[in-house]
Amino acid sequence: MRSQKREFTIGALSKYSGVNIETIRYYEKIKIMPSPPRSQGGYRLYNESHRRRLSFIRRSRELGFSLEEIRGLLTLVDDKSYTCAQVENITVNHLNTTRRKIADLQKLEAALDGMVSKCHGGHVPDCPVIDALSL
Amino acid sequence: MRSQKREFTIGALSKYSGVNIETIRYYEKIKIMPSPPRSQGGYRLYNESHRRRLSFIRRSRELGFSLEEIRGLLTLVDDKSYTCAQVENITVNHLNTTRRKIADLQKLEAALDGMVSKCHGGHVPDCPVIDALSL
DNA sequence: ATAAACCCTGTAGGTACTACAGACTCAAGA
DNA sequence: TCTTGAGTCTGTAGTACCTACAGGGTTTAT
Repeated sequence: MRSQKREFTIGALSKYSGVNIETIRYYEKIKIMPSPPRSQGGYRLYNESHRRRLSFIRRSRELGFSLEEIRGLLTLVDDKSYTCAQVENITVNHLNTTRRKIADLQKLEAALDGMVSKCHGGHVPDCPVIDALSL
Repeated sequence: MRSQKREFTIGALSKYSGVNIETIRYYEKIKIMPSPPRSQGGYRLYNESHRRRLSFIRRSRELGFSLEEIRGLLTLVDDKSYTCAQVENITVNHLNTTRRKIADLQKLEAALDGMVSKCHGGHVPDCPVIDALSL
């Protein structure tokens, strides 16, 4: 059977994927998305496989993967030679980074909370927050 | 009594404050640090009040304040007209942002953790993480 | 006097986009 | 068929917060 080739423009792809038009062009420029075929007038024409790839990228970004990490994942997928273990490796690394960020932010939260709780809210230039920041 | 004016170069200021030389010059360019006097040969000459200001900036950055937030705090301090309530306002805002970031990251952590826990670590191209990302 | 260590300016690069300007294309209605 | 409006094109510059040069001049110690 012949593959259906419904094509759509960048605006439609943007709507389907939830990725900004400018961002899609940017992804093409940095070669994380392929250059799609063009219409006679030069419009980019995308298909369902572009949509899937872009959704993959978007979802990965939402999960905080950097574009370089995503490039790594996509290379594995493109090669079709990836093993689950390779993907796990990238993901576990990212999970560890995420956990470190959480721990750091929780320290910040405690410090800020401590400073604010000392606030007397007065209207005079005398503030424990400034003192804490001034060292 | 006459004020002691021990002066030091940018390299010394960098060491005292823990802020990179290039970063100090950058802070001057964006007017968050003042242009200090210069030696005859054109070297920047700093004093103790510069050091305190830079330490304030550094500590605020460590606590995740943006340079714009810091600019706001410094303006208040420079005016000497600040009230504790104004400073508290900026800080509480920042605390709320921090808490939102923590909550977001914890969601990511849960999602990533869920994906990784499904990993069978196999050597075949069949991976629950890729599936999860592919939607 | 000379060498080493320091400093100067200005520009470009990094991350991940976003926002234009000015021109062109496409689809639909009159 | 012509026109209008929405959509798209390229290329450049801007955002935050720095970092890293190149190619010079200055200061200090020997």
